[in-house]
Amino acid sequence: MDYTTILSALAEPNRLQIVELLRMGPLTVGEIADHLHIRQPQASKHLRVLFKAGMVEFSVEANRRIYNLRSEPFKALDLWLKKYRDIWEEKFDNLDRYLHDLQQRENKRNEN
Amino acid sequence: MDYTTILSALAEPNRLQIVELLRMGPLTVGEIADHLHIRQPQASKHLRVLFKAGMVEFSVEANRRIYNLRSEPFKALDLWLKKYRDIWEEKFDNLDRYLHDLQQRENKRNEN
DNA sequence: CCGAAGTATTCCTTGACGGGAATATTCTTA
DNA sequence: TAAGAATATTCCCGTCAAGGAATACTTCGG
Repeated sequence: MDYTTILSALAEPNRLQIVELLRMGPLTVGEIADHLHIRQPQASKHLRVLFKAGMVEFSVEANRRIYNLRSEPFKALDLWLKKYRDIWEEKFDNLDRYLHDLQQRENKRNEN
Repeated sequence: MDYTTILSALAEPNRLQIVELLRMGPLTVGEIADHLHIRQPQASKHLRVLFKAGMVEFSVEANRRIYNLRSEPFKALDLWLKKYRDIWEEKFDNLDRYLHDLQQRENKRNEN
């Protein structure tokens, strides 16, 4: 499961809201549809996308399905984000990076 | 700038790769196009999307534009992700959440 | 066994998005 | 000032995703 799958699953506003909702605890399809003020089929479709992205799981309770968040995608996102920590913690701030790169560029020019 | 803007900017494979590239340091449009084996106009378009999402900035160097990552969106993503730490650190694992919710549901049923 | 509740699936339509190609813009240099 | 390099923009086209509406499927209660 690659990152773009997870990211595009989350990029849709309704699906992002579904994930936010499920953060509070498991919910059925109908409950989700109600909270988001969308129709049941749309809720099912969005949940299908989230499921295929590995972001939710569900358990069958009679004729209801109780959806729940899965932890793996969040771990994965956090792992990916960690690679950028040097940048957003500004150990190297953007000016540093820019100046350093300018120097690189200058060196390369002098080689020719 | 909301989360879905950032997420959909990252959801496109080429744009995700651009971000990964810029993690190593600033690059010009042409360099980015070369690395990704895409044509210059497409690189420009993707950079435009990333720019409007606040993910990159650029400095003008003669007739070149040197693009660089911005830290804010990454901070924002990390902040958002933090809300889910209870889940992916499995302090409450999914089974716990499920059982707890089942109890809730049971209580609600008995009220009627 | 029948009807109703809860959910999934299908079909259709529309809008947004990405790539290709051509062109416009800006800056440098000779 | 003309040519060329680097980049942005526009137009066209094909594809895909999301919503609406209708329908199928499953399970429970009477």
